Amino acid sequence: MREFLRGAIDLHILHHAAVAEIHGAWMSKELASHGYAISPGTLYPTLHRLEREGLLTSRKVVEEGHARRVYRITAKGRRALERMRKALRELAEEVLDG
Amino acid sequence: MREFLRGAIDLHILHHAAVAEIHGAWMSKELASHGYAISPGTLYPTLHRLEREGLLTSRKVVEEGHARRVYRITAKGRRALERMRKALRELAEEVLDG
DNA sequence: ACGGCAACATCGGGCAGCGATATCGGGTCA
DNA sequence: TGACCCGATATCGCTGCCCGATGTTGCCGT
Repeated sequence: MREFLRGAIDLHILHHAAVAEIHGAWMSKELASHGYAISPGTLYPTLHRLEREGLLTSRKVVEEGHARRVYRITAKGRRALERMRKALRELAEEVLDG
Repeated sequence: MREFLRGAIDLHILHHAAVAEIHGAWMSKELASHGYAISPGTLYPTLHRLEREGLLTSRKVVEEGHARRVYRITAKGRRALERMRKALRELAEEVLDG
């Protein structure tokens, strides 16, 4: 169960980064509100990995009185996101309803 | 991407085990036909883990001239499956369409 | 009984998730 | 400006999983 949710974290992150810029603490709250209890020790290395893989880019900014690293999705990231969405649709079709 | 599919393997296995008894080699082919390239070194330990966690039970049988270990889902497994399906539905609703 | 084959099991290396902890950096107040 | 606070980010050590490759089991036909 835990395993299933974990795999969805990349998808979740890319999905939100495709809508607007995100930063770690916000993403943490967003995931928590959907029942994904993810620790900082998982979230930040995950963001680093996605950037290393070229799916996200980041820059440091100051917002609301705090130094934040904000992430934006890349073209490659959008392509990966579409592949994940396709896989999710197929999984849902097979495992749900039908 | 690879990560996303990985997390779905437990779900896939439980789904099929809820429909009928399954065995390792069949499950391997079933997953492969859906684009999930899973190695024996992953599949068998996964089956063992699911049994250890009480989601599956197994017994050895002889079918079609081969000694096989066939798996059946447990009541606990069905409950876990329903939780995963619920999580999948919620994930699909958030990440797809909307 | 023995060789062949399908299915199952295991091993070691490497990497990722995790909680706990440390560090960074801007704001504030004096 | 310097001392301090606190949110945000980064890191560390441990554990457990994934994986390809290899080993083992057990049924079969001859």
